[in-house]
Amino acid sequence: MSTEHTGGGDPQRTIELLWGVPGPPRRGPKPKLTVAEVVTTAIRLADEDGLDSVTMRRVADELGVAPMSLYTYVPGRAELIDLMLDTAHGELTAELPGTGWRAALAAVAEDQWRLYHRHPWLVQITAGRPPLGPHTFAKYERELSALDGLELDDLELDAVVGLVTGFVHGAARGSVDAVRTVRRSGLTDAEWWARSAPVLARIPAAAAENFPRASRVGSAAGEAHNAASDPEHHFRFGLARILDGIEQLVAAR
Amino acid sequence: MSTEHTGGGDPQRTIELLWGVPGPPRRGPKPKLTVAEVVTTAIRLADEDGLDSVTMRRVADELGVAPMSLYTYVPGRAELIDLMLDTAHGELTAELPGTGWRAALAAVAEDQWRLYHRHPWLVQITAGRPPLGPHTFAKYERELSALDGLELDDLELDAVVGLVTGFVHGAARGSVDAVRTVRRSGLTDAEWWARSAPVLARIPAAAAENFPRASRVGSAAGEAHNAASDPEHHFRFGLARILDGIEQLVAAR
DNA sequence: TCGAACTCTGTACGGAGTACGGCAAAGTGG
DNA sequence: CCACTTTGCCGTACTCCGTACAGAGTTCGA
Repeated sequence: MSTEHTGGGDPQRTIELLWGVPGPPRRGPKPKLTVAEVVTTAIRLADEDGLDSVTMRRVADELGVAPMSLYTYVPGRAELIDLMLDTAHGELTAELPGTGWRAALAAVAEDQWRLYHRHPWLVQITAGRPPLGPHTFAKYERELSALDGLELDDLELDAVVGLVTGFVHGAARGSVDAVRTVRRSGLTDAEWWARSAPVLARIPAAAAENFPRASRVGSAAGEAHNAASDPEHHFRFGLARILDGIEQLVAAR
Repeated sequence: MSTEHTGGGDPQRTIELLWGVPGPPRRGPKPKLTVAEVVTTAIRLADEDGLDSVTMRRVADELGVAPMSLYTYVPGRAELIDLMLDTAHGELTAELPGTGWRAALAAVAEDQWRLYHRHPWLVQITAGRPPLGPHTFAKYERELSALDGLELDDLELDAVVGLVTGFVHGAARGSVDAVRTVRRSGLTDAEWWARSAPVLARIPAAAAENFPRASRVGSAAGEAHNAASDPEHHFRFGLARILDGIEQLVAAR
């Protein structure tokens, strides 16, 4: 399980790949594949088996070529992941509701939440430097458009959008990781707790008296959600608080 | 650069390690090391060179033993990282201010923000199932104590604490990743942009007219922060919004 | 005293990214 | 039509990872 970082390679080549710049006239033998084929294959693998299964060898296998052939299309694995990310951002195109900024911003969050669940590997990518591709640009533009007409300056607009998208990323990471952990460990949350609790009970220092609030709240939350945590509930709750907070900022103008 | 996941191994053994349960009487030769030595060495390595440099070989080297010797102390790398995480949580002990929940919750966030910057590798760990260790328990207890006296039910308490700590995690990840990206790429944000912008300018589809809001806000933010983004500013801004949002929930009671 | 328990380690396996260099195909200039 | 150059493709190999396994050495209880 790894987190990949964007912007790993030569900026120029990466940008040209992202925008599909053709390059000089081709002389040698005809390519068997296209960059798009490589990227969509990688995305399919990641959707099915997680980002870890996107290895150069596996992608090549899937495409019926030798591993080293991929390096003809893509400088390396880091750039491939940049391309996957930008491509996935291309799915965020739904029209935003015109019924006010709050509904629009909520839609931005919900769309991103669903995208992350369609492509769980997205939460494993941290965009230190975002890929400067067409769909990532369009995503940012769309997010900003949700705030059209508000009396916020440009820095505030950027911060608000960053706050919401960052929050969704974190919440979705929790949600996706919960599923992944169950699959990987072969234990549901309930089974895991059933196995852990007795061990913990035998440790005097871990007694409930030493952590009164934690044990009360923890077991209440565990019972209510039937799990260690309920990511969906945390998402809705957190989003509501954040929108409330932004509303106060907006109202102050 | 990888993200590690907690809860990778056998729950029982992991819990016993976390709480330092002694185990049956020792018969064989005296151990050269202790679990604590292994963990602190791993933490030192991670502090210096990142979580990726915490390999079993490297830790063993540092301790002057053969790689496989570590498996006497720790079942595997996953459990070692659980131990590192719980140990780091042990640094969160500062008294919270008694001047109201908002100040206390802000202090929780600030402490965690600083902890993540002291130990940047912490942001690479996603606690799908939190390590059930003493310091992680104490951390949760401390966070809940910030909300003492509020008229929130247990589920809301859990959600509020989860919202704040999750937000800090995301914000710190951005901050830490920004530093890491500069180190890894050898390019400052300014240099990276200076190299990327001309390439982008030569691509007609990327013209500012196609992304009016994005290019305006993006360049305004870039100039103001002198970088692609300013993590510290995003942290303060987001925390203020979130506390405002929580305040509304509290006031509704 | 002796066997059981325990620590330590050398070797090895499978899998990762990718550097390097050679071979084959296709377009270009004579 | 024939070189020549460019380009795609790929076999081999290097380094590094986690860790399984088996054997050797050490210590204690009976």
